[in-house]
Amino acid sequence: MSTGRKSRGRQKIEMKKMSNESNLQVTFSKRRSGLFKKASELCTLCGAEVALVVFSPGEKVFSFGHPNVDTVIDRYLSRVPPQHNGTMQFIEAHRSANVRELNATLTQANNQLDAEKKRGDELSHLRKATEAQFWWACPIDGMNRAQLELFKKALEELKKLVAQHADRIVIQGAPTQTLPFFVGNASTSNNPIHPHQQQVQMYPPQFFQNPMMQPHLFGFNNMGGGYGPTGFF
Amino acid sequence: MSTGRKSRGRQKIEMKKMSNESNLQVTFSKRRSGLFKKASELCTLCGAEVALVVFSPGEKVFSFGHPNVDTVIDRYLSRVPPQHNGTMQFIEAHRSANVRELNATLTQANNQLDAEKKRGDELSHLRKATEAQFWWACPIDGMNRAQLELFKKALEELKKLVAQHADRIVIQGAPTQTLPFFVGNASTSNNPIHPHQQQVQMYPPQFFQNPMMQPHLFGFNNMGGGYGPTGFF
DNA sequence: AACCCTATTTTTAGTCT
DNA sequence: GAGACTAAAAATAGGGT
Repeated sequence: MSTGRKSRGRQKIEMKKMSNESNLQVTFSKRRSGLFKKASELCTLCGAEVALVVFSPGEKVFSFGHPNVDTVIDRYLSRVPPQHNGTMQFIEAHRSANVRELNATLTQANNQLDAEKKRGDELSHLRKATEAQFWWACPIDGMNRAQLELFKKALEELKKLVAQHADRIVIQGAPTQTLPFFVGNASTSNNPIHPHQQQVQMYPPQFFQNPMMQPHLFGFNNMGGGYGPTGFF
Repeated sequence: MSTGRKSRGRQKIEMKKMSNESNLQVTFSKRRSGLFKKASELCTLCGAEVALVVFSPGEKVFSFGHPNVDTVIDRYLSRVPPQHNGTMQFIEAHRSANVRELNATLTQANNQLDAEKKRGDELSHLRKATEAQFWWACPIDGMNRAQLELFKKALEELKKLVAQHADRIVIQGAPTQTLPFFVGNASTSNNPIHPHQQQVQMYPPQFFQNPMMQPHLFGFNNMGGGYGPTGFF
């Protein structure tokens, strides 16, 4: 009993990169678990859709997704909805703002179209060709005349807008890449690229008995990879 | 005074979807904040790379990324070098993506356009002109000439396509609304018209100063937060 | 709907095994 | 390194404004 206290308990830590390597490792592991748990709880409690991808300092990958990573990512990449929230109430964003969003969407759609076309010639004598031909037809066919009218008109408008800005840029020269509101500057070291297997990790509503958060294995399995099923609570 | 306790404090809750709608909303908001904070802390403390995308039940999107969402997602998707511009990356990324996604994207665009048209007039006189302006101005200016070129071209093309089909429809009469393979995927666009509101996430000052919670700004140049240069191993 | 407040529940830093 | 334990730190449900 010489030691009254067995532990000093949790201590506050500074919010900066941990210096102690082994501590960092432990903290990463613990916090990663916590993060994934929180993510899954958000899904369960609120029915949110979540994609979470984490690369450990050691290049291992962990992911979580509901309903699954790819679905959410795809949705995200469609970027139809850039967003803002209640506080700022951009909701009443002007037409121009919305036009901008539309721009994004259309750009993507069209880029995809483009890519699909190019690819189409090469790799499709298959049904792929059929579909490729089909996809653009579909949405448009689905539009009624009024919608088409509108759509067309809108496109005209957008085009004009873009042309306008294009001219401006051509005249001005180099475009700005960085926006003012990002204070910090990210410096990502160019990590060597590791091709890795993709693995979608699903957390069931409550992941009691489920194996969780296994690192995506890269080509190499020299690491002590999988974390066993860990009872969480 | 009369009440000894001012509050019962935090109560335990069951881990299942919350039934009370308004409670859910509040909880979602709080927990989302918490989740994002945890994510950013993981980055800061351990130098991890993280991408986090959350769709609220109300279809709103929130994201966080270090160094930025796209980079991490690209890594996750086995994407390799960031040599190409965003467009190329995008094309690459979705080169093999299937038709249904394209469908959804375009359809969404169309729906948005439609919804936008309808409310455009109502909304157009609202406040925050400054911000709105700032908002939409940046993306286009942020595009480089090549991108603009592409964009313009794509618009031309689409327009042509639309015109073509418009004619066809005018001649043929009523179009079909739903296509066979369209069913599975179009959950987003098939939704009872979500005008896709957008929101910007606001965080308290201290939040911004290290981590980087970044509201989705918009497509091309939304670089994630730069937290300090974090040496990865 | 965004903040406070406060009592609890959860998470987790530090330590030992 | 992964688990267990402890106690302090953090997050948060519920309620108020």
